[in-house]
Amino acid sequence: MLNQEQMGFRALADPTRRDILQMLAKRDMTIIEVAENFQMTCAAAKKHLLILNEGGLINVRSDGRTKVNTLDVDGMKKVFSWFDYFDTFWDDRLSKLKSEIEKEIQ
Amino acid sequence: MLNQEQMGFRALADPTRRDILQMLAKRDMTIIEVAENFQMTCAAAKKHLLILNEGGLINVRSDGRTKVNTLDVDGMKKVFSWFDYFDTFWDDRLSKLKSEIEKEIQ
DNA sequence: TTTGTATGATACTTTTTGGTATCGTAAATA
DNA sequence: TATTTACGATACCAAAAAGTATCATACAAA
Repeated sequence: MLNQEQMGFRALADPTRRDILQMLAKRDMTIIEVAENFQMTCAAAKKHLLILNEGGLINVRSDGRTKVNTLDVDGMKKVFSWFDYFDTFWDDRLSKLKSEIEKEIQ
Repeated sequence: MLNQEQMGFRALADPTRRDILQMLAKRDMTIIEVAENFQMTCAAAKKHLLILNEGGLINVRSDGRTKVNTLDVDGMKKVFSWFDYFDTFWDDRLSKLKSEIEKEIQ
């Protein structure tokens, strides 16, 4: 299988999956809830959730007999951090301050 | 045609195109240089550059009889900013400081 | 057993990717 | 001026990947 970064970007390429991530940012959801919210079959929702899971962007946790899909913050952060490479282009001042703040926090 | 955000994410879904962007962050390149660097035909490179352009991630400028591909910083920033939605998950303190800094700069 | 929840297995279509081949154009040069 | 060359754009084709839809299966709980 391909590496995690690639799978993450691949997962983000689909607008439905990006929307699912934004909903999961608000609240955890079962596959049924995802399917209803996006008016698709359970099987279709399953595929999207599987791709998001393979990309490390969500996690699945068992809650009784149901399974709950949650945002994987670390996974999201990893994809997000690819953009760090371009930091110097965006705003040197902000970038430097950000680095300082990050150092301070760690 | 699809919206710019979607085209941007679509462009980022391919690892070769992400590598091209990182090279363009270092220096502007002609299509020939891109093709050589990634050991592909000119036609294949052209396709990647076209998709990057449609995603608003690069610009093309004429320099004499050659065409130079350059990073579109604003376009990159727009895709990047999709992740702002999740800011609160990453680090509340950093997020707040970042917002303050951004306000200060504007 | 029936129902709600979740997963697996296909089958089919569309999109993406990269190749070859060809064509156009502007600049250099014989 | 006529020809050659460098740079790049386009058309067409094949293979691979991804998306979509449907049907079958598993399994716990009421």
